Amino acid sequence: MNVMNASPRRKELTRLAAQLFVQEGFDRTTVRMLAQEMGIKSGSLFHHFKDKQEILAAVIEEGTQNALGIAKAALQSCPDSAEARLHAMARAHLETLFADRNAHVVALFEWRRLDPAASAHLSHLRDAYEAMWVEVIDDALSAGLIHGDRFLVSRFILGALNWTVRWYDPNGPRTPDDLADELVAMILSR
Amino acid sequence: MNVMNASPRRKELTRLAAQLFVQEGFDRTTVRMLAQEMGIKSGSLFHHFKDKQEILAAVIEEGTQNALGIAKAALQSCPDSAEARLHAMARAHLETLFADRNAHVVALFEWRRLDPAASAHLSHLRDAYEAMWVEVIDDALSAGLIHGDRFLVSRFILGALNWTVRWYDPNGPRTPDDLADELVAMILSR
DNA sequence: TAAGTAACCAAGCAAGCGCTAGTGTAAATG
DNA sequence: CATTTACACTAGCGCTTGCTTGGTTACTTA
Repeated sequence: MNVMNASPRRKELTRLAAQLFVQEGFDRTTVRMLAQEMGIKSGSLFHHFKDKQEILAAVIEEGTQNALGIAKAALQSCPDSAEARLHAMARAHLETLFADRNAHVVALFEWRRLDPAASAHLSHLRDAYEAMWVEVIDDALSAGLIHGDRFLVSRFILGALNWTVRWYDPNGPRTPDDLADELVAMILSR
Repeated sequence: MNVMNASPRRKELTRLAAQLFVQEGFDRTTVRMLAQEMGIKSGSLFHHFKDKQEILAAVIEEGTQNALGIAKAALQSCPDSAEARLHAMARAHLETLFADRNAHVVALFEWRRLDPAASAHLSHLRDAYEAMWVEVIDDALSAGLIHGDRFLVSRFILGALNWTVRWYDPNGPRTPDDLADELVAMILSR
């Protein structure tokens, strides 16, 4: 049953599940579809995951852990100014959003399908990530880079960033970094 | 079967359906749940709607029509300056978003559940609405109120606005108009 | 008063769902 | 060499799903 393991096999299955969840939505994705995509029979699936819920939780956990890691790394290796940190966070957010697009789309739009236990566990991860944002935005406000209510400003920024998964085309002319720079430029008080 | 009618009864049923679709998600909402909420038996449901798909289409059409109406009215009864029009559109967007919150949440997050025929029909309505936004934003850019790429700017603004349905609490201290004003203030080049 | 129509219901079908039970097998481990 | 572990299989149970059928009731209109 492999409670909480992270074997390479399970990681690969999680990646495939994320793709299907995005294509079809969690509810419409059947265990038979998942199994077929993985090249096994539906019964075998339950050797790797306790139930369908656990697959969803694994997908979301994977994405959120990556987001945390990338954001931390970005803040550590960037100049120590409020403006540089704001830029770094925006870039990191879009970087992970499109590097692990499937997992993040699932996390953003299928979160409510999590059962209460899994939701509680994953909420802590999510809160840790958002706390990093709040800190960076507070610094930007104190430095006079941006103005407004700290709560509203952070919601607007995260909204604009998260919504990009609905329209951004990675094969288009723009890179995620272009988007980040443009957004930051838009909100800076000049 | 009532193809394309809009009897008061059907309107009320559509409103109830929107509520359930938001609470449970379209896929998890069964025709039996819908019927119970409406105070009828599941078989009776199919007297009013051809199938479950048609209920979803009715919900989304209702919301989008309202958005169009409110935006048009707002632009007509507002001073003829680029800044006033930008304000008016942002306010109108949030006004309809929370006046018909259920319908709009369904439109935003369950759109992909529409079958191709319904999706094609409703896309026209949606395009008409977005065209109004593009015009207002172009004017704001020309007037030098905001700067940046017209495509990106409009995506960011709509993203920030649409994302409000994920966190805004109508019982809190802020009105939708407060949000609109704060967002516009944030992006204006001063 | 007869006809028409909108609204509803009880019953149930065919298909599909998540998941379980039990078994086989090859590789790793003592 | 014996045992455990990891992974896969087949078969199907018990239940829910969207939707249909065949009919009744209540109201409106001619």
